[in-house]
Amino acid sequence: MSQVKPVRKDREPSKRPQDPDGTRKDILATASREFALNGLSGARIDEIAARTKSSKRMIYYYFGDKEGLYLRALENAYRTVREGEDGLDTDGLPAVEALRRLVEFTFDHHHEHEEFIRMVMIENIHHGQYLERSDVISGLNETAIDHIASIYRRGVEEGVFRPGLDPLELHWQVSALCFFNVSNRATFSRIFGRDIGTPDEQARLRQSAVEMVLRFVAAD
Amino acid sequence: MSQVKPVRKDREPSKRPQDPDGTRKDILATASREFALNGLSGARIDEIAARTKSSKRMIYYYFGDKEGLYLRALENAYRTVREGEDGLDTDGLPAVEALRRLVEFTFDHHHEHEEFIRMVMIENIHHGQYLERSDVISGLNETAIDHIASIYRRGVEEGVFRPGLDPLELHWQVSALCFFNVSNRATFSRIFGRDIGTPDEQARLRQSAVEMVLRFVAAD
DNA sequence: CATAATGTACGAACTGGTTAGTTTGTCAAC
DNA sequence: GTTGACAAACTAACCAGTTCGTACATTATG
Repeated sequence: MSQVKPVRKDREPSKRPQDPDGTRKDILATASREFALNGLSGARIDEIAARTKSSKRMIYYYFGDKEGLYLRALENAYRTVREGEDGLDTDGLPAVEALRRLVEFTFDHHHEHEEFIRMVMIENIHHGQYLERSDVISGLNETAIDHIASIYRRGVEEGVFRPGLDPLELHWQVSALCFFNVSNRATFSRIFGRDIGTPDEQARLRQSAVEMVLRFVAAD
Repeated sequence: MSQVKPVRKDREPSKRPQDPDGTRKDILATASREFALNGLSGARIDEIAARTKSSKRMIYYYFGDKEGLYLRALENAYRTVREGEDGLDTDGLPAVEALRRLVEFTFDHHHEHEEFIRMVMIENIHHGQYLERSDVISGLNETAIDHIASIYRRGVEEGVFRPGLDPLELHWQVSALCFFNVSNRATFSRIFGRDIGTPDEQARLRQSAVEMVLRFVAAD
């Protein structure tokens, strides 16, 4: 946690035989991949260590134990995704357009961050017990609600959205459509014998998700 | 696989010191619970055995290995849930009412079968590879589409639904809303600091899901 | 009696975690 | 500017408990 670094010329930071920051990041990145792929119990510390430029000892040196490493990987996933969400800007757009963009963006964003989706799935399998233990993630997600809430409010003022809806619920619905699309692709495609992961199908599902949300909030 | 049973008076089938059918079912039920709770890699054969009236030896006797047991548990989950879906009857209802009932039923059904939801989540973490290996499940789910397809067709004929929609996509949307509600409850509630599992919240979300689907298919 | 069903005990491989020690960087004192 | 002391970064080998699976023996059933 000591981010206080003395004067330090960082030319060639990776060439140094000792590179704590790089090692930590390398371990975290590798662990994130492995946990997302195999789950908490499925991932193997030895396997993670082997895929790292570093060693198993270093994992314990920096992260304490397996659960500590998993927690950091989870936080890492949330942070990465939330940061990416800042890329969305709907200011100045009419509410309908803004909401459309929000849904499209969420749909694409989830689609592009399968690793994150898998981490959330895994965390839900664990009843969210590690998320609860994290004081990093809590504050990270309030802005997500703020954004959709402000769009909704604007839409009501414009008279294009019906009043009385709950922004959190709205967020829930958008999330449901976009999350499920990634999380359940495997079983859904297999059971109904139709690959919904193709660009064609995805474009259609995306369009439907947008329509669904817009029709839901539309003023009569 | 030998379901061929000779003439067999089944008075007191559980009192007999040897009860193959009962043992098998007992193991399967226990394993289903454990796998749904801990995942494939998280579940422990010894733990399953201990919770069984039987022994570890019997697990291997009947199911071969851990993966074999998991596969049967997965099939068992799908079978149970699909059988439960037969409880829905929308014949004779107007299309709008029928669809409303279908969504409500799906919502409640998923809500009541968390173990099934968890098994599907777990299976998706495994990219649906075990589902693929199963020849039992494939045929099981076609009826689900038939039902919603026939309701939709009726609605179009009645002039209350707009034409051109894809029943499979419709099923996808209903599933998304109802599945996510159970699968992501833990993380969603924790992140936004509001328990969406209470009867009150659930009633609201259910109502919204219905509205969302109905508004989506409604003729203009 | 042949076969199906079950109980007991065990082992080989794996896995999370540690012990014990080495190397590298920093910086103050000489 | 060399040295020496100390902390941070890192390595290799190892350990103890776990976990899946099995060998072998025994009992029930038809």
